[in-house]
Amino acid sequence: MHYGMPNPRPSGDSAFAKAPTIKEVAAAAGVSVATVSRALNASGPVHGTTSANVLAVARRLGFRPNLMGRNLRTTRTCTLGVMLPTLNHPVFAECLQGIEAQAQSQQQVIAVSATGYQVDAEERASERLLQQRVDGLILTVADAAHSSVLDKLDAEGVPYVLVFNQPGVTSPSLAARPFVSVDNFLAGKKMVEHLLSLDHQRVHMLAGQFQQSDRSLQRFLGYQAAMSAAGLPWSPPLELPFTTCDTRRELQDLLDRRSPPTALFCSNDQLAMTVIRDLRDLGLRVPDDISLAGFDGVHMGELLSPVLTTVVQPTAEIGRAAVDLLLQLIDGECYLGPALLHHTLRLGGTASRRTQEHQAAFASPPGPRTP
Amino acid sequence: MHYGMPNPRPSGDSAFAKAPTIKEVAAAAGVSVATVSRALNASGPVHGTTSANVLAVARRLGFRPNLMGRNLRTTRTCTLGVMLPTLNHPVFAECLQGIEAQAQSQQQVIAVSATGYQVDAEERASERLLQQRVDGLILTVADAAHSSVLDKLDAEGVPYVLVFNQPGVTSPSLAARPFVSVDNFLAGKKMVEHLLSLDHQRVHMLAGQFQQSDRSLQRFLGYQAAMSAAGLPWSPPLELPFTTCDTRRELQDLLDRRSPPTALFCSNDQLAMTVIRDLRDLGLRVPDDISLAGFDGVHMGELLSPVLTTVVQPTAEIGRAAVDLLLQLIDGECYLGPALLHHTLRLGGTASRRTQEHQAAFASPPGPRTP
DNA sequence: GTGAAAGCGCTAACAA
DNA sequence: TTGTTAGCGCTTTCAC
Repeated sequence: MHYGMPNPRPSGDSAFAKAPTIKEVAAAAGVSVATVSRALNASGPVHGTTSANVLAVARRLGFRPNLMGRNLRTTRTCTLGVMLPTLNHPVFAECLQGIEAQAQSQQQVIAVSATGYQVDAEERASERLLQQRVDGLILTVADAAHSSVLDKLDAEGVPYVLVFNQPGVTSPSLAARPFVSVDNFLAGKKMVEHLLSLDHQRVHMLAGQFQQSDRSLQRFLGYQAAMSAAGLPWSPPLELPFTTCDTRRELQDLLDRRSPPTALFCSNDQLAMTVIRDLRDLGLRVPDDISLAGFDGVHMGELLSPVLTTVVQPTAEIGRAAVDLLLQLIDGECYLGPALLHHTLRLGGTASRRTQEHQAAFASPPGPRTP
Repeated sequence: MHYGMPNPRPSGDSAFAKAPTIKEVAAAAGVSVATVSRALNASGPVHGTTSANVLAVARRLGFRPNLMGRNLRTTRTCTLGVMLPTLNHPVFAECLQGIEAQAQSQQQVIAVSATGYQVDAEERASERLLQQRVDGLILTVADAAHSSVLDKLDAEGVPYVLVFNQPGVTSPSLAARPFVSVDNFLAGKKMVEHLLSLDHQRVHMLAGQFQQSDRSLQRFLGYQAAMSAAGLPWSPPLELPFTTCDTRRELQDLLDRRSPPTALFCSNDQLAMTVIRDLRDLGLRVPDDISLAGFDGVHMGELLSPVLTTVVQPTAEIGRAAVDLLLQLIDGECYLGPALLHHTLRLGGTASRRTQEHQAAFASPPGPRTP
């Protein structure tokens, strides 16, 4: 179908002639609007020559269907609402890229909103998107098990798919909420097992605040499980606000303990990269003095030297899968359970085997430089 | 105004009662739809008690205005189209964040599309957004001086604002196209002047392909100007495809020349970070063996060690300013010229004073390791 | 195969 | 201050 691609200069009128409507196409083609509609959408029987003529006229006039009219009539907008905490973060940005690509390929438009993990922002944004009558929503919330926005969507029967959230595990009793993510518990466990396989025994976890991230909690539970399975004691996580950009004080406290960790597991790559820099400021080298692993698999981690050891999520794929699942839900297909996509471990250079030298570093820890 | 925030469970009906319309609110409140509309939008005279009653009823029913109806009637959607090459790239992601924030604060919704610098994707996306009847467009194109999409928007009188593009300079004859960016020429010039002030004389530029980036060209012209002003010879840029993720071969070629550069100016930070890694692979340290500067000011650059020397653009601010400018254009205010926002130099550690040692590195350049 | 007409939900004249 | 009414542009019965 080629209608809707107007000529550079519509029809010989001066200035900006207002966009022609289906009515004008009908008049110009000498048929009724119904026939034009059928021809343009191939939505009903229409004679070959009539159709060709209509299409030609529409093209000549630079006709561009007004979706407001169509949407009002069909009560479908072919628009998907997307609500993410931030668009700036590499993980969400890449996911959004995946969402957009898949949406585009399915002729959907996306309306995007950033919520900053603020419940009131989620409330406002969802309300606006629902007023726009989006067909469904793709979103990440702080805690998918306790979300007023999700409660509202459930109550109103609005189709939605969560990305990254992993609600089911914390509250299996709740009606299942559709989500697409990796198995954060398992991935966290695998990563810690990897650290343990490198002879580390004192592994600590640094995490975003669990209140703001149910998946962060899952990763911690994975850490806990791996430690317990190995017969090692686990420590409570160091929870850091989402906005943290300087971890030196917390790290210093951690390293000043009687048995400081030999390896750190950070619940996301952003945090991991910040920690690497701050460790460097404190005079510690990664991995020589301390090993470190992240979670996410952001591209930037591969530009570091050494390359960041991390769990790689198929971030863009999560976005694409969410679109597919959402479109199914919109089409009334019933929900068959969440999509857990495959993760992989990237065995970079920031986590290495514990050595004597390594131990020595802690026998006489260097004093802080600029605490 | 508080209407439109429905109670968790609309009105006692079973399952998912379809959303109430203004008509039903009118009936329930015992007034006409006109009065409801006026009360809800404060768009006309309405008695205090009547208004209060209407609002209460709307609230109780969980009324949520259907914007398709309103938009169709008003021919305004309060939606801004956003077309960027990619949503994944830190610069565009941060800009999008700024756009979204400002749009939200101005009660606008954004419809987002990624175009990957592909003209046909730009064509498709713009067409879809125009069918959606967005009120205007914010976009980045490859070359703003030669863009069929911009030609179309101009011809149809659709308001738009370019971000990052800097079209005027290359073709002052064309009707001015509204844009928001930094002064790429000046910023490039300043950065090269900084490198020259560190005693560098052989400075080379690495750039994204100019065909894909008019601003990259501006930065190169700034480089040229700085070199010329200092009485130094400039070299043609090393143009690399946008997708480049390995620059080792090109770098090796560059370093094998008779007088290899002592400093590199990369036209963006992504490229700069890739180059730093590849130089490292080739056995060269930054800045000890060679100095380097980037352009953009992405956050990640501050996590590097040493910190990336670069031009910092106010990326999010560019997005916000673009929204403000676009809304003015939509409101019919006339275009008063582009917004050139302030940039700053971040004097990180990747560009340092040229030393004897530095020179020595090139007296006997190390062979390639994995070319 | 085609047309006439109703109506999606809303706003804005115009009347009262 | 309030109500009546005519569309905004489109799809979709239902006749023919």
